[in-house]
Amino acid sequence: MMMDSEMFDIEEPETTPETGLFDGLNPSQKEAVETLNGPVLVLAGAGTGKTRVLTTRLAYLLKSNTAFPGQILAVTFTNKAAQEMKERVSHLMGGVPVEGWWLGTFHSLAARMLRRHADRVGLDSNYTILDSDDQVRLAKQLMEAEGMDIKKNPPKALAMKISSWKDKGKIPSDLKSDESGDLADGKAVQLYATYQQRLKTLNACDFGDLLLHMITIFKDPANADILEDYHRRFKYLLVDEYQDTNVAQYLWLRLLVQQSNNICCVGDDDQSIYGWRGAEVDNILRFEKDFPGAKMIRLEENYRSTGHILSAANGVIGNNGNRLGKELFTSRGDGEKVTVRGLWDSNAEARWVCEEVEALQTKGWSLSQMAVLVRTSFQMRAFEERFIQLGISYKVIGGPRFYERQEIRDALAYLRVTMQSHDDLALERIINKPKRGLGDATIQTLYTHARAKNISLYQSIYDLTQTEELRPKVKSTLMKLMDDFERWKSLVSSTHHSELATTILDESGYTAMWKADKSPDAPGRLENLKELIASMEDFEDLQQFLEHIALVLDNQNKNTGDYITLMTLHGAKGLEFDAVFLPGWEDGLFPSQRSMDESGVKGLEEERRLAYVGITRARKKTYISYVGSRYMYGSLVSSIPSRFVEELPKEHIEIETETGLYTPGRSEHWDSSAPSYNKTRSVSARSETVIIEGTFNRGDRVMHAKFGEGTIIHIEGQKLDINFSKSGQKRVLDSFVEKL
DNA sequence: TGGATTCGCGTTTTT
DNA sequence: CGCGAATCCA
Repeated sequence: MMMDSEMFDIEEPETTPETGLFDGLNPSQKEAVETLNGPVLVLAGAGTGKTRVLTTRLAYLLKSNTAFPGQILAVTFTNKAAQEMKERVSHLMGGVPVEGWWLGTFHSLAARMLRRHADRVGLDSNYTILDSDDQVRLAKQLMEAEGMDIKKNPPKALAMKISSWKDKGKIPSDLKSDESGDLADGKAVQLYATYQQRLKTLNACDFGDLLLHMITIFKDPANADILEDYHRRFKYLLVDEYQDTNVAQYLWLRLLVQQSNNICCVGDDDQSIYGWRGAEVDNILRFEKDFPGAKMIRLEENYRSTGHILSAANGVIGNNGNRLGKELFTSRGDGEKVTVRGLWDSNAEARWVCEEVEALQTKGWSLSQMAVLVRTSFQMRAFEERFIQLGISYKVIGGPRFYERQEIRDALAYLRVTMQSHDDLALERIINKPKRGLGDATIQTLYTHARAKNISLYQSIYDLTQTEELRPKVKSTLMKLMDDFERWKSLVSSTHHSELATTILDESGYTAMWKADKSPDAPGRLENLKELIASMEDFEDLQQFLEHIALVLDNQNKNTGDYITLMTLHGAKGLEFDAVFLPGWEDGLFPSQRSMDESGVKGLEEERRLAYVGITRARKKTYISYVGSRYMYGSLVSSIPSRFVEELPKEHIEIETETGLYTPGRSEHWDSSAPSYNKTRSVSARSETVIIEGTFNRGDRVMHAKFGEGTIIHIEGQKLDINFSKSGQKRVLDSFVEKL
């Protein structure tokens, strides 16, 4: 039943105290909130108040009694985003927590569904969720069982391929065997099927399966009852960051929305930066075709950045071909131009950034409102060193996540085996941690038995301890381990889960192992274990905790103190700062050579979107820099400015470089007319490497440089076939070599 | 079995 | 260069 929406019209005085739902919304935003029926795509540019629209829309649905919380399915990409949405909607609802709606990430929602219907795909409802590390190890096991050469065929490549198939919504039977390509001796498809079979034996699922299984269930006519139930349940669907969806996620949504057709997707095609992990920009570009009758609402007024910054960003992104097209505008005035600076090397770059940071500080700007956004994490080091030197407090965001730490994964492995003893990957992880004298030989014996009988490792331990096949010492160790696990299992229902975890870690000797460890990071690891146990309190039981830990756990960054943020561009999506520094704009580093090599124009366009994301993080000031040479893997590598530097509209930037360093847009390229050089040629079994080392001119400065180290150059007669893997060397060398 | 040593390679990161 | 993994050797 629809309530009269007129009564919430902005013109009408509201009767409740929290009436400001529509206050200050511009017409497009208001339209995006109020268009409730039919498919809607809200194309929301950077800083256009997307979050506001999204939460207002949800609050509006609830307040007007158009939907109950249980009838809303809201999907985000990160748990953080889900949490934020929950809080903000509650706030709009007058501080009352909103419960009962299906809010979460694609994976958490699918996992929740799959728990209820696991039997339809042959799983128990207490299945374990494997992370990417487990996936690789499983792939490795299967390849080894096939007698394949792990060195020639990296298991990681197979695991990635399987994940990518899953992201595309493909199960083994959807694939022809020739889709294996060269991968895994052409057996990739076959191995995928085996992999799935093995997962079933282990009563386990990987991340991709969560969605894939649900799609399989929904598609099967025999399960029509299930899909109908969800159709009845969900009246309104809402998806944030739609540009980041992959095919499987799209299919899942598609199936769920069939009935109501009330889907509202919010996203920005210009901020799609996760193509490398399966996101399909095409999903958002195709929206109107996929959902006939869809309405597209553009949010183009940017409330974040000043004019020059926005125009610079618009100029860069304008070079992309595949766009839905929108041009952001601001009414905040021109502000300052974007500063572009060329420097000699990465240390000079760090020094310069810090000078500017300190200059801003003297103007009264706060460190917490500044960020350095890099393309790759190795760039961070130069900045960290300089920050420490000058005593500028900083915080690195990102890095290995909490649950990916060794000690956390070990602890979880103990819990996983306790909950679900067929979890081989978990058991293998901790079977000899702490050291129990169970080495590879023993584990191989166990695995051989397990495979032959098609049973789990745990079961196979049980079998073998009933025989005399094992050495007495090994046998008694294994029996002790089995006893331990059986005892812990019996405690699951009677003991509080955090207490049980402590017991397990103590009795297994795991805690003692770290206490005895004298390495400097051991105390930190013990701390992390404590934190893990503390975080268990938030969950009802071990089962729920393990599910969330696999999907959720995040190290909460305490937002205390005044520090500058150092992170990757990817990590910065959705954030904003007064001042943003974007170092390392060199061809090959940014745009990354690998993106371009692997994905061509598509890769380049994604890199360009990353540039766009970077520039638009700033409210008042953006600084961009590039260097002439940079240390990479121990050797100094020369580079030229990123093509993105040249794409910045001249009228919105101020460019200044070290004397003699190549400046984009100025006439002189470096002059290599009179170089002196040495060529060293070394021939090995695999390749021929030529190193060209010499002195030559760049502008008015004489440079010494070395090209070709670690790269392969074939010289045949006059023709040069240069196969470069590294950075922007190629373009430099091209012009250089011409003169040789 | 496990400590020592060499080897190989090197984006982005969420679930 | 620096780190984790594979491999070597006692």
